[in-house]
Amino acid sequence: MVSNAPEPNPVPEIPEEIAGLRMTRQRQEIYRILIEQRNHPTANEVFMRAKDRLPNISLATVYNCLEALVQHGIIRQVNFERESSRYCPNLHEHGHFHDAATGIIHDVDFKPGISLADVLNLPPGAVIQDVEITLRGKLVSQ
Amino acid sequence: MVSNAPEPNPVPEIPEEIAGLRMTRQRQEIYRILIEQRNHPTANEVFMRAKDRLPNISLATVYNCLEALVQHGIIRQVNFERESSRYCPNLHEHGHFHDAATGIIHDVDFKPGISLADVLNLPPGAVIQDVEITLRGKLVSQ
DNA sequence: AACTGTAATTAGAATAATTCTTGATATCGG
DNA sequence: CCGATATCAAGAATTATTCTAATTACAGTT
Repeated sequence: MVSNAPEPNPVPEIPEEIAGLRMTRQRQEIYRILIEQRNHPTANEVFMRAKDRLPNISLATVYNCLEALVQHGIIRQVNFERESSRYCPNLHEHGHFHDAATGIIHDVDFKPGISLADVLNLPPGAVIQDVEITLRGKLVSQ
Repeated sequence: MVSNAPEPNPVPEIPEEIAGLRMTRQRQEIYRILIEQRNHPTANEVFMRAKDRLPNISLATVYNCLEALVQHGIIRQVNFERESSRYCPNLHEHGHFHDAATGIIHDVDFKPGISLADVLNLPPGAVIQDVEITLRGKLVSQ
């Protein structure tokens, strides 16, 4: 029996503080989980994985920690059609492609040199604070 | 006292059937509400407006009708950060700019000749079925 | 090390949007 | 008109998330 789980990404030492946020044990573990396996887990999936190392952690704490990490710009919250929120440690501007067949979410980058504001007719005076690009579709063999 | 409500858009006769969907009285009214005032209402806001003409309508029916209209491609469901879904009769490819100060949602078009697939590095073989572009920010006077 | 104030965590209750269930109504084709 | 099917209505149920209140951990100070 060979494990099905994807290879975990190497996780660097997580500092005591990131972006002004004190990294408690719980926040460290949750951040580690997101870096180790970048498959856009839901809060509940993070919770289940966190219990391996923090058996007493509660789902409320997972929500609190994810919220704190999002508020401090350490991770991003990704929403897709009213499904549960998912969380993503990839901070550079990118979108998400949801493969309807597998449920897998792929990060999608802009082509080099292109920014979203360049291609949209924004209302005059619009200052963008946050962008979310979501694509739904399927992957066909070619 | 002068009314604050925006001028309603003229609504054409709504046919008995659109895109293979039988347009019952309730579906017609709900569709009319979305066309008349294109301010991206929630299901509950549609419900409140629908009661003017259909006093017995239920919120469940509003949800049923909106779902039927969405499924048949007659309107679009718009989601923003796990807030209530909003509904939009504008079918051509466009995004939404949420003004954080006012809560108003503005439709945002692509600049002429540009399509989203042109600017993204999609995974090989990706076939896009649906796109959602959401911007959050504010409008500054210039 | 004990003390104090603040922040974080926990468990469970509460909330809110949406969906589901069931029975009643309406509509369509014959 | 009659039966089949689709739609609607009311309220219960579901689910993700947030809130509340009590406990615990931590940092800085004595």
